[in-house]
Amino acid sequence: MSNTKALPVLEPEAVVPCCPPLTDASLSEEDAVRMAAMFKALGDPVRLRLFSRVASHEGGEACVCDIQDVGVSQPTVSHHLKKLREAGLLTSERRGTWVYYRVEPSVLAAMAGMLSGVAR
Amino acid sequence: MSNTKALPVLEPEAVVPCCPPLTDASLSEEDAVRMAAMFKALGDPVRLRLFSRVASHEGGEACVCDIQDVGVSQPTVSHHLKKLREAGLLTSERRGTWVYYRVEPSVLAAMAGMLSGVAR
DNA sequence: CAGCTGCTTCGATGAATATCAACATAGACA
DNA sequence: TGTCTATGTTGATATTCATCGAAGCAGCTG
Repeated sequence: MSNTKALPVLEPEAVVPCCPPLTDASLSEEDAVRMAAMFKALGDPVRLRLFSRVASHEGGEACVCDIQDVGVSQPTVSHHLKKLREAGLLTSERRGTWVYYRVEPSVLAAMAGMLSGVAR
Repeated sequence: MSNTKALPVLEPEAVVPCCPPLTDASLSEEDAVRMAAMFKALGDPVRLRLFSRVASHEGGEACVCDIQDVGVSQPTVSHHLKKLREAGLLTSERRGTWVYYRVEPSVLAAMAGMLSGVAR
């Protein structure tokens, strides 16, 4: 397969056109695919722990070196961080030697909104 | 697997011992596995649409026959509904010919709480 | 420049998952 | 009883995914 060097980062608006509530019966397959991708990103224990560690860091920002002790190899950590990035849940930035990850609050808020609309 | 025909009382088999917020740095691997399973259940487009259809039905309850038109075969629908059941997101009950599914609000509220704590 | 460290990407592999057709089961009704 | 409808289960298959070791890249420091 010609693995393109496709840019890893989806446009934020493409990731979250902002989610209709789950109580909306007319949830299209297209929307379902996009929303499912966000939930799927948090549907792995390693990714959930990585995300939790970033979110719990002061300023919502953490260096990879501070969070990578989750019981899997370092390449695997990088792989999962990439998945979280592609899902729009995290953003990354290299500053000198280290790479810092931070949470994307708008995406999380959208997910929470979908769920709380159902749970009331 | 016919459950007792008792009233829909809260099951003590709580799938959700209730979730610490994602900003809790001390998220154990055990907790991560349990929480990830819930997100994973909604991490599939077909399941998300099925869940949405149940949630959007009046009373939060729907017959399988009303929601199974999601583009996959009937056994596949049954398979996904079982997954949602095992994740604690839906409960099912047979009444006569049809089987009815309803949402489990407490689980959804817990998930929303985890996310909103981060997205503040 | 050379070596070192932090992180990502590549290639391979075993496990999990989604899907369907076929079969099984449960209730309604004649 | 037997047949029909509505769901669930089984078995098989193709695809996706998580994981690792090795290699590559970027930035620091001597």
